[in-house]
Amino acid sequence: MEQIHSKDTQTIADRLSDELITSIVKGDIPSGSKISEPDLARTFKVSRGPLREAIRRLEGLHLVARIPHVGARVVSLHSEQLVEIYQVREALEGMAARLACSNMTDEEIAELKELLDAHERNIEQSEGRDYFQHEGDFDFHYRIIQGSKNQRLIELLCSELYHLIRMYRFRSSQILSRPNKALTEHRHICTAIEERDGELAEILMRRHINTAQKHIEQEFQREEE
Amino acid sequence: MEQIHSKDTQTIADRLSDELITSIVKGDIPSGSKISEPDLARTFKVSRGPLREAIRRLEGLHLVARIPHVGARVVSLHSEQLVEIYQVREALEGMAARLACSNMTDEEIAELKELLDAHERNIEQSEGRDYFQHEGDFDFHYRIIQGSKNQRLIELLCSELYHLIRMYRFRSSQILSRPNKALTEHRHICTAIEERDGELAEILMRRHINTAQKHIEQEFQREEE
DNA sequence: AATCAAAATATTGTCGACAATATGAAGGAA
DNA sequence: TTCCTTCATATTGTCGACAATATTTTGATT
Repeated sequence: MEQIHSKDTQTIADRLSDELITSIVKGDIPSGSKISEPDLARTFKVSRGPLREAIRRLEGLHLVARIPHVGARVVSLHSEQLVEIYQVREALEGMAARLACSNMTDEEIAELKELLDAHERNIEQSEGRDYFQHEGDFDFHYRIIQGSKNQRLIELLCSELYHLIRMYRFRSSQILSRPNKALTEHRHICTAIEERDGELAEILMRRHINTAQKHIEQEFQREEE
Repeated sequence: MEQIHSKDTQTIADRLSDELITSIVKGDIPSGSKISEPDLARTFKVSRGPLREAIRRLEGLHLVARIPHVGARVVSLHSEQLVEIYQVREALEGMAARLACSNMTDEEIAELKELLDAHERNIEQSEGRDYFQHEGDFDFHYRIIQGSKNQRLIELLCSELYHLIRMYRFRSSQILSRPNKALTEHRHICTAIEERDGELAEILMRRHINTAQKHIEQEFQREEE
């Protein structure tokens, strides 16, 4: 009666879909490549039954696109789609910040502030290390989303859009070109939450994400030259 | 080379999942009931392979909740979850209205106005007929979402949240208690879009949905007495 | 009678085989 | 050569059977 959350109770299909998500996000299975069922079945040493169920899940997450009788391909993110994702993200995370103002405990807010302090130290210490910046950025956003206490919102952002954004980040690694500027924006958002000013927190979060979106657009424009 | 979109090319799993969605939304398969694979396979005269793939899709749409080795149950919407959905909807449809201001063509806006005229006539004619009000409400929102031209947003609202909201509407049929008030709000939103005022359109749409949310909360409170 | 243990039953999970469809290769006509 | 048709191959879709796990029933003990 203790092993409710034990890994053993997971099915092959569930485990497989998690592994496939990781492989796709990391780029081990490259963007645009075809998902061959016989190949993957051999690689992962499973039969095609659970594999197909896993693919169905990836399809729902928009990580692969499937055409009946033809097969599934890993999606490839173009600038237009990334902009679309960021518009959705702006709306949802704005709402998350607003809700977080009502629903985060004082303790959670204190931890959020500590997190930002840690980030500041990290930036001073490891100048230009992209990895920590990315992870740090995620931590911050992740906590606010969780702080909204809206399960639907959490699921949408952390389990659905999340993968696509990470997938993009793995491809082009310098997004947050100004870590200090980002940290400042994070601090302002945190302050608004501390003051329980939902209106302001939402506006600041939306502006913060909108800035990131504009940077991405610039990045793509530069690429196309 | 003409039959790309022909129905024949659909797989059993795809067709099945559509049918199951309809059954669940309409309530033919009631909320909270267990999805028995052997039963359903008999009912729909298919084997369990495609059926399981279909269930995976429903799981992704949050229409069923699955527990490994135990089975899947149709979700049952409680007031808390409905409020969560409406908070998400407020954020997303607000963004949709904002984007629609930039991206709808003059022609599409003209059609939107015509739609509202038709609704007005319908309300005068068939006082209290809930059905038309619901469908009309959907039409209006649907067109603005489409007008955003953001595929991700469209997919999210029209193919994912959509079902859950319809599921609720089938259960309790008097949501829009004031069709005239709703129509007025629709007109204001439409005017904002006509004037290409994204800021205002978003605010009005959010307020409109927020009102609906409050009505739902009242409805549930009354139920619990 | 109530509670627990163990066997019987049913359901979910997995697999390999076959059918249906699409893709690629070979061969022939313009 | 280039294009089209036909055939061969490979992949996807579907099915029925078996294994693993959960649920129910039974019966034994207190």
